[in-house]
Amino acid sequence: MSDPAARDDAPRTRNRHRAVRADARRNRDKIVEIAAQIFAREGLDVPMDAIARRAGVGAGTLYRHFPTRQDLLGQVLAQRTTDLTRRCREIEGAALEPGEALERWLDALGEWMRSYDGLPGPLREAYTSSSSPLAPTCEEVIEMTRGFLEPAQRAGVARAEVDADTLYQAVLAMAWVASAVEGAGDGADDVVANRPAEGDSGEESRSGLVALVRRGWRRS
Amino acid sequence: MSDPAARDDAPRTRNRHRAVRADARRNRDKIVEIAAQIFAREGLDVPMDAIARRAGVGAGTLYRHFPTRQDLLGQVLAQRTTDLTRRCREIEGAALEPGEALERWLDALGEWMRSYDGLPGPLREAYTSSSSPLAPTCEEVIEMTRGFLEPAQRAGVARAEVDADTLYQAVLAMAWVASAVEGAGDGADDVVANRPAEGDSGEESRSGLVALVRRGWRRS
Amino acid sequence: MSDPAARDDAPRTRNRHRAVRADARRNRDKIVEIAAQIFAREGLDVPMDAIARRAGVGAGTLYRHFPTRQDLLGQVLAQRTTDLTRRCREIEGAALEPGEALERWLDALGEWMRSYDGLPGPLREAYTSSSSPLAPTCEEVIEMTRGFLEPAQRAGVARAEVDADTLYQAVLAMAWVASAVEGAGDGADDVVANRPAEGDSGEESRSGLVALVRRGWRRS
Amino acid sequence: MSDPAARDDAPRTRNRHRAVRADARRNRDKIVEIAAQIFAREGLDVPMDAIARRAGVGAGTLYRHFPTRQDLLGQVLAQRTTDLTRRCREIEGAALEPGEALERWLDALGEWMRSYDGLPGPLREAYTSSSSPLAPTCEEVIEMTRGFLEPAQRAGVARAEVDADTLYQAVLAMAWVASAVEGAGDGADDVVANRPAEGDSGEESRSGLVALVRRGWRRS
DNA sequence: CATGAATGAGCCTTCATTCAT
DNA sequence: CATGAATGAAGGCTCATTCAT
Repeated sequence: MSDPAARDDAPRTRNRHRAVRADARRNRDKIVEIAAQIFAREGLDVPMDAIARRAGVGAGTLYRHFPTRQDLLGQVLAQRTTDLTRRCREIEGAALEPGEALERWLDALGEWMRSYDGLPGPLREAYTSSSSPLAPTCEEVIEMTRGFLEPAQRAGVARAEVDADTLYQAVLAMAWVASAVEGAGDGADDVVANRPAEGDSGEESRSGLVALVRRGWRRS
Repeated sequence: MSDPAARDDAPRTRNRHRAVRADARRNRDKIVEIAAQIFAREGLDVPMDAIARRAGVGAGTLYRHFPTRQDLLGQVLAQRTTDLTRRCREIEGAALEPGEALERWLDALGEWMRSYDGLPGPLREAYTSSSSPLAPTCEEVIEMTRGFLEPAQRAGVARAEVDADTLYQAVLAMAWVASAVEGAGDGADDVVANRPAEGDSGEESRSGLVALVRRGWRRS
Repeated sequence: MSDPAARDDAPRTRNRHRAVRADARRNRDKIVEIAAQIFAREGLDVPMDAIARRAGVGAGTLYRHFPTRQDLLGQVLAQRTTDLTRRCREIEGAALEPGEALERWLDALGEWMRSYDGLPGPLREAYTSSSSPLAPTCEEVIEMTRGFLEPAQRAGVARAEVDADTLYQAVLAMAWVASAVEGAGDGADDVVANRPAEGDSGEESRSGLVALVRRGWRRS
Repeated sequence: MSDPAARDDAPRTRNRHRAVRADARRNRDKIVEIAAQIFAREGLDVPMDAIARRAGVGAGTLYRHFPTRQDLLGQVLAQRTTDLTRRCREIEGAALEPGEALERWLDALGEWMRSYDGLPGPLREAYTSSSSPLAPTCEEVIEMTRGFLEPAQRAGVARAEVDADTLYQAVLAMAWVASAVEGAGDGADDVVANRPAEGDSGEESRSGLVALVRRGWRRS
């Protein structure tokens, strides 16, 4: 949500010339708000018309603000990402051991990627086209990931040859499988869930993604 | 009201299951062949009509043989899977060290999953449906995977807590990312490619998936 | 940043419910007009596409205005029903004897039901659905029928135990047979036509439906 | 059923040259039998393929025996009509008063017309095209109707101006409405059911179809 | 004769996007 | 700027009927 404080400065600008902009602004906000709801409830695969209709605007208005579906998703996702950013700060502020912090972050990241049904797809596309409206958000998120990965690597608890991009993609991949297998298979869940694997004895043993990047989990 | 005596007078009926008619066979084969080509060249997202047309048959014929798109894909994939099976035999016959064999198998598996653009999706769905026309093939492939995983585990070179299903899903996930990122050629490819990560020094060091299941790859 | 006060500054927004756009109106009218023509000439069993094409609009436009075939028919019929309503007023205004009025009304009703080839079918379905787009029209028509039946009953010239619904269904049924037998021109037509049966001698003798509801038609 | 006696002459002709015919015969019988079942269970609106398949024959065989859907229906109906014929004999044999007999016959007739969902339609068509495969059956049935109507007319309990054709069509029409309204409206049921109408006082009072043809039901 | 494969026109419907109002 | 109507290309699927085998 951008700039909530600005909402109340209106009384001064009561005149006509401002009105148009305010309208546009309200429309835009409404669209994003409704789209977020719809995406969350029904997944990303929704006709644009439906979004426009349910937001109470014309299709033209929707397209004016968001020329492509990606643009809209980009905006919705950017907002959703504030939650992730907050979570990032939380983990950072918790003064955890780097390995533990990374682990928690990866959990949060996977969850974020499954915010909307069908999100991994666009995310994957955004990764390769830096001109995608989703790209800034993705980069931001990758950056945050780096902020957890590198300390862990410096602390020797994460494999050195893994970089943030790779890790991001791995999480994305796991989010993709998990979003369909959830409940059906538990193995995949285990892969992404970062829970200690059954049969693991040592504290350092980790299954799934963390194992991918974390050192020292070998068995004997 | 019927004539029961006449029922058994059919000594002429040699073959109960009349051989499939030659033209039907030809059409079916043609469809599968063309579909394989199209899938390979343009991905799975092709109108059924287009497949029929390019196979030189009517839409009805296509639907007669393959009532759903999945059925067609199932057949095409089953055919494509013979290559994978052959590869399986090859690796088995090569008298390799179990870890090495597993590694090669995972390579082959990942490649198979990327046979057609968009294949990971249906594969993911097939994993949970069991009634999917793709399911038999998937199970077969998982079984082969088990055949490589378990020896590796017994030899102590693969993590014990990973099972074949999980591993299959992990490869699938990686195939999914990789199929989009491929061109961009970077870490994600490395994740699925099982190539030694850059910067890896030790012989036992492995990046990506193999690292996920293989023991003893820790750095120092 | 938004301007809540601006909300009410819309003295320019005269009409809250913006009048229907002229072109939309034109298209809609055109569709209904053409559909009426086609229905009249070729019956109700016409591809929706054909209607759209001949109305000079895209299929989408047709579906926008009339999501289902029933919706379209409902509109066409509603229009056609104004004729029937007019006829209703006429009969009412003619200061006829109740029995005579009822008779004329039943004639008009039967004719209306045969406006389009295949109309009795949808009418029959609409009778039981109530959510059908045709239902309002049907109810209206039944109501009009009641308006003629009850006076006739009070006047003792119509059987007391027949109600408007039953009568409506009987006329519908007769319209259904008649619409196929018409050409063959024989008794069935007579059944619905309410003409005096051949061989009838007495003034009170009536054949067909009127006989069903009218008292006093016994022979001698 | 054509030529049931010929059925048992098979044992003598055990040789090949008869075998073919026996086959054909069995197929034909099987088709009719299965079609009757399907029609009864799912109505007349069933793909021809489905009938062939469920009868265990090829589509070609079906078409050989019954070039059109009407031909098949004609055969099925002819068989079903034996029940009706039996009922006819029963009523005739019951030594009833002519009016009572007519009434019972009309009940049986209406029931027969609703043997299969969607039957009234073809029946209506058959009425006008004497070349229809259904025509013989229809004529037969009309003839039977005449056999009840005329005595009733002679006995003065049925209106003289109604003829068998008209009556048949009226029953057909009522069967058509009733088959959809059944349960929903009771009025229509009443029309076809021939039950004494509520509020009727005299013994001779009859509602519905019988009222259409029966004399003496006038109120006062 | 039986088979059942092939045909292919036809139908319905959805939606991203443009553009007149 | 907003509106929402119009477009029209797709795509999926069915089935009566013919005909090669």
